[in-house]
Amino acid sequence: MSSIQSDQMTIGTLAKSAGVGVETIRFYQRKGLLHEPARQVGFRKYSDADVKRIRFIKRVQELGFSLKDAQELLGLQLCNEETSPRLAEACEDKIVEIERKITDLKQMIGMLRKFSQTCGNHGPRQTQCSLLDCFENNWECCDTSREGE
Amino acid sequence: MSSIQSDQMTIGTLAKSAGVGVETIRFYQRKGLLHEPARQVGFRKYSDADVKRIRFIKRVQELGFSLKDAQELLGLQLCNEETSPRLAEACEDKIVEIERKITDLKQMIGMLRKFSQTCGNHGPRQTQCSLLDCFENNWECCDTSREGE
DNA sequence: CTTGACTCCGTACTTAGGTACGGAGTGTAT
DNA sequence: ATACACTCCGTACCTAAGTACGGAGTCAAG
Repeated sequence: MSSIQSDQMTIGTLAKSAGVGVETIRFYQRKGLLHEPARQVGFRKYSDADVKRIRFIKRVQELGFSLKDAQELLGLQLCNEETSPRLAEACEDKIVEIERKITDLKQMIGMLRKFSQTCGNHGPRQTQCSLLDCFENNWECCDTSREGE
Repeated sequence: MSSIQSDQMTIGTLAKSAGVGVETIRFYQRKGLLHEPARQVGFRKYSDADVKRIRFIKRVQELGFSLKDAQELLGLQLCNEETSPRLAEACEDKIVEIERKITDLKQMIGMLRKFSQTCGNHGPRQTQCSLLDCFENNWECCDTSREGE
């Protein structure tokens, strides 16, 4: 009769397991990122699957995507020979999006490295420069060879 | 250089040049990302340097950083032998942050690729799966290995 | 000199992604 | 059996990053 399902947890337990607040879960529910779970005497009952779902959402978010994106990613399903092309397309779109992001970030690293390496590596001269200045100087920060302009 | 009249532009011209709205510029000023410029009969007067500054902010933002981050990056300056280490350190922090982001994004691409490649590539069986399911199945989506090809 | 575009300012509104509040009902340990 | 923690719900509030509004002043062309 009291077959205690270990994956019957309340919202508070879920929140703790998933590392978010109770209100966040309710919020995700309102947004449709989480389904409304079964109730037991009015209380929401969750399973381990919900923990995983929330963690997944958080992971996607960490990667710089919105909740809407997360929802999209979670929605990628129903794969068979018919739907597969559409799914692959959706994946490809996301991949392209992410690749563009990576390219940009790499460029930024290049900037920063150049800046920190050239800055200060010159004579006892006091030079005032900034990332912005360097950006405008083709990332030749505090260029010592260009003094007479 | 200081007598060039052509870089005396109004807020509307600056907005157009930098590709943002007039209100955005006022907003950046309130936030301290842009200095309050000199006035001419009450009207703000900007120079090309402001265009560059805004573009830089927008670029940094595109890379997934906040305005606060942008401000930080713009603040990296004053390089000489004394301050250089601190600056290099700040750069290194940003670089590490970006590199972590890139690693994560690459992982995400791996996930997506695996998902889109394995999904649908199996017999006429109708399989229901999702990115989340695959995530939980070590990214072996719609696992085909147990089907006997 | 009038018209229309542009600028000024403060304030209010918007979207995303939550957080907090408050007065109920409920579950459980002592 | 009574504290006390937990849950319910709707609503209000918060930060970030703008966007819009509205009445007033200013400028340049016709």
